[in-house]
Amino acid sequence: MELSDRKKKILRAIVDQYIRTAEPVASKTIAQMPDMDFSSATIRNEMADLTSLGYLEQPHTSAGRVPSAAGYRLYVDELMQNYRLSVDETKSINQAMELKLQELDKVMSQVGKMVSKITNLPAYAIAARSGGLTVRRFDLILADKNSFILVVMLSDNSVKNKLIRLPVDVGDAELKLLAAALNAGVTDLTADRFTPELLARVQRSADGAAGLVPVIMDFVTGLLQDQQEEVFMTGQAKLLGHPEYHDLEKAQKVLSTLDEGVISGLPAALSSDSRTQILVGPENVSRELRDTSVVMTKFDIGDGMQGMIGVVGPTRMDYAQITARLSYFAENLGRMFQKNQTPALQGPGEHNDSPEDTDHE
Amino acid sequence: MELSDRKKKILRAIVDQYIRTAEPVASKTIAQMPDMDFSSATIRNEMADLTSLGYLEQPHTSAGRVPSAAGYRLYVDELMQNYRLSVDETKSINQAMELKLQELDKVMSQVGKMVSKITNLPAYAIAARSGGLTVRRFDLILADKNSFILVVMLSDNSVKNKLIRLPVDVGDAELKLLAAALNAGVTDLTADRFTPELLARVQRSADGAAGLVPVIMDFVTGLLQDQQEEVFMTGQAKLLGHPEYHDLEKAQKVLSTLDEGVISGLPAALSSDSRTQILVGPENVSRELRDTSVVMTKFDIGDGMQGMIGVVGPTRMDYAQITARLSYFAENLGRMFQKNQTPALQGPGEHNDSPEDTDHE
DNA sequence: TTTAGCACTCATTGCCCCCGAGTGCTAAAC
DNA sequence: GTTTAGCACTCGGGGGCAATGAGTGCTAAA
Repeated sequence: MELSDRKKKILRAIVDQYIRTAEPVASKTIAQMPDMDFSSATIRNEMADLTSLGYLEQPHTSAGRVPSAAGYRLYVDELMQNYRLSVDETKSINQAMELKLQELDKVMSQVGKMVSKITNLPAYAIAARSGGLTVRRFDLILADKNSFILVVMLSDNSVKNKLIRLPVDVGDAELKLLAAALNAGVTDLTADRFTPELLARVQRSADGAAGLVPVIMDFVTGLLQDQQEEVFMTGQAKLLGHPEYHDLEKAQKVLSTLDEGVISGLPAALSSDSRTQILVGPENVSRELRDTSVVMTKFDIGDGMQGMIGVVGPTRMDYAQITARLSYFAENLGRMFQKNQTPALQGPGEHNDSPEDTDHE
Repeated sequence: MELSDRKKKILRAIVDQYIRTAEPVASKTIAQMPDMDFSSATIRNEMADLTSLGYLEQPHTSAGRVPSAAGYRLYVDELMQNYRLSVDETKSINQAMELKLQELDKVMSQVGKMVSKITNLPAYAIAARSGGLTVRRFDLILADKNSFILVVMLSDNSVKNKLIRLPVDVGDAELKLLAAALNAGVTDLTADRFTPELLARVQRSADGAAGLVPVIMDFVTGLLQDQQEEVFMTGQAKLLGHPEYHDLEKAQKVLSTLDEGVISGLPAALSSDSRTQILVGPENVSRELRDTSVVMTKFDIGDGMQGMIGVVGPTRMDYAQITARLSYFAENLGRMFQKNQTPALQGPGEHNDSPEDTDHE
């Protein structure tokens, strides 16, 4: 059943007020608002209705009303007014965005910090690959008598490498042959296409250097399957500033789940259509986040990667404002990544590729 | 003035007790301990002395005593009994150490998590370079008609790379020449040795490809100067479990400074001689950490890198136990890195080198 | 030098009562 | 029929107050 316009108006006023004050809202408070042309008694009646419909809750008999999860949901879906960013706000966001861009991981960790600062809430940032990764080409560079560098260029334009040590000497000719075999046999295939037969075929054509194929393939498979994205979390302390977390037990529970990086709706949100998503209270799967909401926004990184930023806060957060800030930020980030085609935006880029030796026997 | 043995014994007992209970310690409590052969009155007299000497404090007249910062300092330096790890503890630490080892950054973030788990306190982990980095060798790989991959092997055995795009075509011969010029002129030099004269010399010998030298040198300089190490912080929520942070304001202050990764003694600790260091309360420079202590331990990563793990907790933390656990952990980490000679310990290692394109015009 | 004893201090706890914000309901007004 | 004024009722929060008891400091005796 659809709510009457008056009920909606009152519900909206209550949620707005509660977001502002974090105190149960009284009928009188609402009645006194500029464009409320009803007495407090009328409001009371409506509030009683809204309560029995499940949109409001009453901490105790003689207290005002507080929005329920359902109330917030309705508010977020229908009632919320679009928040317009002020010039100052856009300015300060733009300012914050002066990223020293480097490696993607570092960028995301920075982005998290900025989001947290902008919203005054704990924030997280992740970068996730969306499609299957393949190898574009292999190169082998002789480094020493008994070691060489494997350089792999991937379909996302990233370049990975590994130093491989050998128990015996290798010649340039063998490496050339091996490289040719790899480039012919293994490029443009996702990791799930690496069958034993394929491997055997490549080994055959690699001839003298056949023994090296498994080592290389292990490494490459690892690279391509490396989907595990890291969640960058910052600003947890900001939660404590909000009155709903003045209860220590609650604060601790929420903070520890955040610490573990558990945001339940995350994978779903990545594959969802809508850019921005809001999870209100109990819609969060993790029990501990019952009275905590999550707002998240996606953006494109390019190279088959998607980024996602989000904040975590009390159900009573200013959804309109937070959403506006988050979207603006995400849009700009997207644009930035677009323009630069790649996560490393301004030089000199830094590559924190880990050195990796492997003794091959 | 040196304290009498009895005073020391009493002070130790008080600190031990306070660490256990977090409650002011009464003279009677001490008197009842097994090997205290004095009456509570005697203890009281001694406590009065210790108080006027500044080692103890009294929250209010009719309360027991609490160790002061000076008291803790003395305890840590002289009184603390060595804590012996139980078999169970070493077992569980060993178990926790089953690292999926990957890129150094990821390893450190994992290490932080483990330390936090082991100590039940917020923990941080960092990896810092100790010496000056140099380039060991350059390789240039033609990727396309108009792009090539620059591969740089550094003195710490790590290999970095960058995809460079050109506005014009390049030939294999030019690249060979360029590589030779770079290898001859720029290897084994720290970034501060890169003078304009050097650059000019290299450009001269690079001949046709001279235009590329500045781009490459910019990138390399960036690599070598990249000292900024990231501080990995985890487990902040664990602080709230300790009674001294039940005061929200305090908790928030401490947590936010942690959030910002501000641990004051850190650089000093890295260059200090002793492996393990303890900063008690006010010895922390950041104001907010006044009644918070930090225990940290260094270990060697190899390749000219040093690692450091530490925990942050109430001044009333079990220094003996924490120190023991931390050192044990650090030792094993060191051994692990030693054995593997490199941060990437077991395959398939993952290289999160950021893709980086640069248009060169 | 140690200890027993005692007076004194003071944070904590529980209790009671009051206050006032806010409601729900009823009856009158529109 | 809907709105509103009025009023009784509920209940959480805060202030005041006394009792409690843990702990000390000091004195005087062992």
